Amino acid sequence: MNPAQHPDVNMGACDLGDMVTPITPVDARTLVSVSEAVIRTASRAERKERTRQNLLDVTLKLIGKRSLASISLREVAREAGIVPTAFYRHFESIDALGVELVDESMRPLRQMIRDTRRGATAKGDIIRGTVDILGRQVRDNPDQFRFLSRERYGGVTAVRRAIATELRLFTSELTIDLARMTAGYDWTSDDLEMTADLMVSAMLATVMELLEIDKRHPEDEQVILERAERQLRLIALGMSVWRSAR
Amino acid sequence: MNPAQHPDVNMGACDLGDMVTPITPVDARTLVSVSEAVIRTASRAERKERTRQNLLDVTLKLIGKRSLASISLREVAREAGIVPTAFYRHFESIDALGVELVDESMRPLRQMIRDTRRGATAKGDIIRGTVDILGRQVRDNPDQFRFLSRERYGGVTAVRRAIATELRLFTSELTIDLARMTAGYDWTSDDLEMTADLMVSAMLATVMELLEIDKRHPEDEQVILERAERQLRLIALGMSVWRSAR
DNA sequence: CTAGTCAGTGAACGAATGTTCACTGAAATA
DNA sequence: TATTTCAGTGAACATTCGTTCACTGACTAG
Repeated sequence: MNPAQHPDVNMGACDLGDMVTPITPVDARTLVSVSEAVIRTASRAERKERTRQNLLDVTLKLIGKRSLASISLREVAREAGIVPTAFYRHFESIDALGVELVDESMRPLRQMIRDTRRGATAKGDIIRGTVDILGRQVRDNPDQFRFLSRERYGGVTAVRRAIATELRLFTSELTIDLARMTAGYDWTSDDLEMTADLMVSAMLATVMELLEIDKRHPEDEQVILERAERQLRLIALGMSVWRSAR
Repeated sequence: MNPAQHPDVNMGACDLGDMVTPITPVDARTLVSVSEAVIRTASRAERKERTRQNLLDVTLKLIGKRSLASISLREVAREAGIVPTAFYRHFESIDALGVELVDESMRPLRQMIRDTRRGATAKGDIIRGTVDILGRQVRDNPDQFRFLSRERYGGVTAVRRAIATELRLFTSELTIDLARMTAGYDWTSDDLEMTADLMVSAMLATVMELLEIDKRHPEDEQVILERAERQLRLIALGMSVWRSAR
C-alpha cells in the first residue's frame, strides 16, 4: 500500500555475535554466551546452512500474512538479518526459494502418513485416528500448511507445479493404503485412486478451514474436525456398497 | 523479476475514439465507426460504467497469470487505457477492486445452481447433469474460476473473506437441495450441511484440476470430469446407507 | 604459516510503485 | 445560456525494488 516503511537496517534475527567482534581475549573466554559459543565453534558450512535455514524460516513466517509473489527479496533478507546481495549466495530468486520451501512444508504431511499407518496397525478407529493426527499436525505446523494451501493455486508457476507433484505423491500413498484395505473386494486401481483423491480433497479443505479459524473462537476446531470425521465416514460407507464396473 | 519492462504508454484496450478528437465535422459525420458512435452517444454515467467494467475485466485477465497481491494499480490502469490517477475515480485500491471482482466471479457459480435445478426437475441423471454443467461453466468462464480458486486462500484478507462468505452461501443453497432430496429419511440439518460441504469440496477440487489442464492435452478434461462423476456417485452411495445419529 | 575460498558487505544503478495535486474539457444542471 | 460537476490528464514526489560490482575478512586447505 504505502511505499514508505522500512529503512534498510540490519536488525532482528541476526546473532549478537556480530556485535562483539572487537572484544578482548579475556572477555571472550569469560563472558561468552552459549549461543555465541555455538556460533564461534560453527564451521563455515554450518554457518551457511544456518543462514539458509533462517531465510527459509523467515519466508515461511512472511507467507503467513501475504503471498509469495508479493514478498520481496529485500524484505526476506532484511528479516533474516543479512544484506540483500547475500541472499544470492543461497538462492537465485524468491521463486527458487519457494520451490525449496515446498519440500520443507511437505514434511508434516509425510509425517501424517507415517503416524496414521502406525495408528492403523495398532488398533481401533482408523478414521478417528486420522482426523486426530490431521488436527495435531495442522496445529503444530500452521505456517507450513498455510504455505501449501496459499501457494497451491497461487501466482508462482514453479511453486504450484512442485506442490502439485508432491500432492500427487501423497494421494498415491493413500491409494496404496486403500488397496490394502479393500483387498479381495475387486476394486479397480482407477476407483481406488478416485477415492483417495476425494479423501485428500476433503482433508485439504479441512486443513484450510482449520487455518482460517479466528483465534478468539478456538472451539471451532472441534466442530471442523468432527465434521471432517463424518465426511470420511460417509465416504467409507459409500465404499462398503461400491462395486467397481470392470 | 526484472524491474524494467513497461514504458508508461496508453495503448491496448482503449477505444480508437480517443485518437480522432481533432476531426472535421464532415469526417465525423461520414467516417465515424459504430463503436465510436456508441461512445459519442453514451452519457457520462454510461462511459464511467464502461471504464469501470473495463478495469474489472482487465484485472481478471491479469490474474490469469499472477496473483492479485502482485498486480499493480499502474499495470491495471495501463492495460485499461487510462492514467493511474483515474483509477481512483472507480476504486480506492486494488484490494477494493478485488472484493468487487468476487461478486462478478460468483455469477457463473450461481448460474450453475440454477441450471442444475432446472435439469433436476426435468429428467434423468442428476449427477451426470451436474458434472456436465460444471465442465461447461469452467470452460466458458475460466478467468472467473481461476480468480476464485487463486484468491480463495490468497494473500488479500478482504478478498479471502468475501469469497468465503459467498461460498458459504453456495453451500447452503446445495444444502437446501439435499434436504429436498432426502425428505422423509430423517437427516439432521447438520449432516446435510456436512454432506453439501463435502460435495462442494470435491467440486472445487475438480474445478482447480480443470483449470490446471495443459492445453496440449484437452482429453484430460474428460478424465477429470469422469472422476468427479464417480466421486459424487460414491458420496450418493454413502448417503443411501447413512443414518443420522439423533 | 600462507594462499585461496567464499559468506556477507555496502554503495550505486535504473526502473517501477502508490499517491498528491492542480488542471482540462465535455457533459449535466440550472 | 451560464454554471457546475467530474472522469480523465500529466507532472512530480518519495519510496521500494532487483541486480551489478568491487570489497573484506574469517575460515579452510595446502
